[in-house]
Amino acid sequence: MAGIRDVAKLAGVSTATVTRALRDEASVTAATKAKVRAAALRLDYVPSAAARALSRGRSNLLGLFVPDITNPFYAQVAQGLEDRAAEARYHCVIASSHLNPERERHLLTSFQDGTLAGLAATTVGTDEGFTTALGATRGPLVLVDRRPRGIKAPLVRTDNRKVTRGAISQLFEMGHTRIAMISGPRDFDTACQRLSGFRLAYKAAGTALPDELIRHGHLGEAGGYKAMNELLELDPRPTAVFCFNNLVTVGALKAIREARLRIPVDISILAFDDMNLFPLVEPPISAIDQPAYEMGRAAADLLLRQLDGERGLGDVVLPATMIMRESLAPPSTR
Amino acid sequence: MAGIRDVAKLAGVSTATVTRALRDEASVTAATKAKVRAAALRLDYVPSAAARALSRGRSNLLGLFVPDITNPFYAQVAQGLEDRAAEARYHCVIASSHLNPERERHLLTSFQDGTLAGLAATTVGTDEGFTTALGATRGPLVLVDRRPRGIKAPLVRTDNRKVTRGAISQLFEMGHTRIAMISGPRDFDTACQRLSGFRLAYKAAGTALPDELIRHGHLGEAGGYKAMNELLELDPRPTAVFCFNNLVTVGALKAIREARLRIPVDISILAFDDMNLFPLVEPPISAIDQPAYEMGRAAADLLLRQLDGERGLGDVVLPATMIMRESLAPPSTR
DNA sequence: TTGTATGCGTTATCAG
DNA sequence: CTGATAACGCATACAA
Repeated sequence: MAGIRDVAKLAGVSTATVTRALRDEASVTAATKAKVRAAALRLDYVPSAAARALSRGRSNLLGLFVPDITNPFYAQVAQGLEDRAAEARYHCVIASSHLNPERERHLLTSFQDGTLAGLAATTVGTDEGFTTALGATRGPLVLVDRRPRGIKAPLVRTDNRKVTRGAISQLFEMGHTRIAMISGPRDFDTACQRLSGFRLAYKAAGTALPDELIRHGHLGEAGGYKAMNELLELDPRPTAVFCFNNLVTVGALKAIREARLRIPVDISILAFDDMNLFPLVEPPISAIDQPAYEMGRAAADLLLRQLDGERGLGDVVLPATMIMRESLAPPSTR
Repeated sequence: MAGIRDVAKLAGVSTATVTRALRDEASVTAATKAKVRAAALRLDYVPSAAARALSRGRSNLLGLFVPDITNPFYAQVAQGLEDRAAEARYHCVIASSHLNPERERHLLTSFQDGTLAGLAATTVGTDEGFTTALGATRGPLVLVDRRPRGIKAPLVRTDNRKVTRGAISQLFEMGHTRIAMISGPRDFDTACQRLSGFRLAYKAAGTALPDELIRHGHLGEAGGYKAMNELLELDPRPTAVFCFNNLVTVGALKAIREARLRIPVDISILAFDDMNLFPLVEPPISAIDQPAYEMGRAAADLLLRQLDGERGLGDVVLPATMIMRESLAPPSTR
């Protein structure tokens, strides 16, 4: 395991010069660089990450904190973050909390040791211990998708309200008047925003929105399944349902299938977040697609710029787009 | 940013004792531990990861190398690895190469700086530069899913051949005699093993296997789409198709849909690797399910044990299981 | 443009 | 059981 001193000796220069030459600094002669590189190559020299991190005061690792890496949405965010990070020679540490606030807090505190140069996070916790842990993060912090209460950091998100409003308005135009929503936890700002867009569409249509059509606090497949079953018991049944996110949609679809209802004849379905199998489901599911990959890239970018000393960065709002497939149709008149 | 010396001073002990107390070593008095802990807590002391890594000679980071983190199979592997790693207070660095051998090699070499204490990898590269890079890995190495030629390290895999043979035999029992396979790259040992199981089933059925029924070298959605289109042009058409992996299946399904063929009436489909939307596709897709999460855990476990000094660890073979859904049926007789 | 010397914050060795 | 101190391997300020 050759060290910098070995390289220096072989190249006939000082260790300082080795560092500079290998970083390709302008202040080093081309000739010297060549010598050093040759020596480094011959000795298979690779600078120690730990030593460098200690000496420079920060690592070349970016953290990504997500509720569930198994959810394709977050996996795409991860890929985007990683790609952008790689361009700046950073690597990514990914931590997935399984939607478990306790685990999340634990993970978060375990990263206060400077392992990470910066952190991009989508979190689910809301209690104070969690907020403290998030705030105590060393180095820059960027929020992805949603902002926990009381945390001040740049956020990368989509315009939830606007896109939802537009999509739901389309449902009204199709003739639906009884549109339900399976919404997420009340303290998720994303849930609030999507709900707000939903209400706006109702308002624009001049239709009253009965409370029973909104089911709060659902997350994951299980949540979607449960909520949909509740909605199916309503009388009259909603003619269309808007699902908070991809996994909620999957659960909802399973409930509908079990109830042997047909989409879109008996009920129309609109998902938030696309999935690559949605086109293959029977019928193909319409969805509001968030640019997950780009969100990841944007988050990395924000982190990198802060690491470069930039201050006062604002939120990044990316466009979400409606993808029309066959799960949406006018309500059947019977 | 309190350091270990501050804690030592406040607690009235030496830095060595602080280290020992905080690691809860048996050689330290309960009273001393209490003093040290109190001091550390009061100063918000968190040991520096970089300093520790430098001093101890290795980090607490495990690497995971995958072709595509966006593929749910690998995301589950990642989750398993991470969960197991967390139990031993390790974190995970995940690198996804987009199936790009060059990027893969680049990533690999960038990890020779000791960032990682160990590496779990599923790779796609085959050239020499790549093999060298993988072999030059610092610290323990574990292979997941498949083993590149010439690399010697413990492998976590499923019994591809056996499970494939069993599944294909079931198709023969249903009455199929013209079963095709969309296989992966010839130099993937997984492809070889699944193909071998496939041939075995043919042999057991006493049926000759025409070359045209095997399409080699396909990967990803695009590969599956292309291969399936080729198969559909065959005359007579195969009555059943076995797809190498999850994404290949997705591509194949799209081709079938475009051709307006019905599953399983016109053609039966069997996938390798399950996906959480397969039950919702019309019809629900039968699949051979690999325990991805468990594979990730096993990989982490193998890594951790090597880090603990264990040697001579062997391969881990986990069972894959056939999940019968509705995409498989006897061939229609017309 | 290059060299010297010191610091980075722990951990581990070796006494006591 | 605890303390003093030497690594760990690189980067940087300061000199030259």
